[in-house]
Amino acid sequence: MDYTTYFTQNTTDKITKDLIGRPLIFNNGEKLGGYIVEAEAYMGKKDRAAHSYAGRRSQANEGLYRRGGTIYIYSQRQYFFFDVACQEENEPQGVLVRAIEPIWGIDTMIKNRSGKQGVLLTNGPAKMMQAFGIHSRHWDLHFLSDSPFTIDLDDNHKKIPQEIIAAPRVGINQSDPEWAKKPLRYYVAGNPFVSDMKKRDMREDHGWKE
DNA sequence: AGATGGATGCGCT
DNA sequence: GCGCATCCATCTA
Repeated sequence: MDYTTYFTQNTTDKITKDLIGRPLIFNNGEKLGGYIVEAEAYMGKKDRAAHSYAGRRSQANEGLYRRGGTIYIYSQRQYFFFDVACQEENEPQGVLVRAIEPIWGIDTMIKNRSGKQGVLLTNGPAKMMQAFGIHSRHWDLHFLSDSPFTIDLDDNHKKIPQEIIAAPRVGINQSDPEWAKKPLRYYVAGNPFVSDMKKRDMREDHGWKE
């Protein structure tokens, strides 16, 4: 399936859930990446927690307004976040990829993270971008297929979780409890690379089937 | 192992 | 000035 179809033919929360277990690759000379284990949906103008809430639009969040499959890289403090716009142009919804289980180019990612390894390598949205060596918004507004980023949509390459948990999103404004509580964060139950996963909740098999 | 709070830069009001 | 879609060192166990 092509990116446009994939990122427009379903509701954003369902797309987010479906991304769990798919490979995310950043290949800018060397293949880096792993399986998506955690992601959050942002539901657009009506979503109090979304950058596009109430139709807010500026150079900083323009990516959300582009067609589904467009990369939206947002910076906050010294950190960078990787999102993909969902739905048609001017319907500013998107997915935030929060964590991957590292598989490809692990040695390079450890170097990019100044020696940090194990779960600390990629168990958070800004950590993942550091692992890829990304320290700018350079790829913001690029379409996925015109960038070094690949999200593998081949079902044969997708890892299947034993269980996907839906929970409230992390670190968002609580002033609207209705939206703050919505279970729009999806993650692989028991996977050690999910942000803030408790040691006692981790599973030996990382929560994958087989 | 788990919880806490300071560091930190930039877009927006 | 303010308010963050965070990270990590440090503190109590």
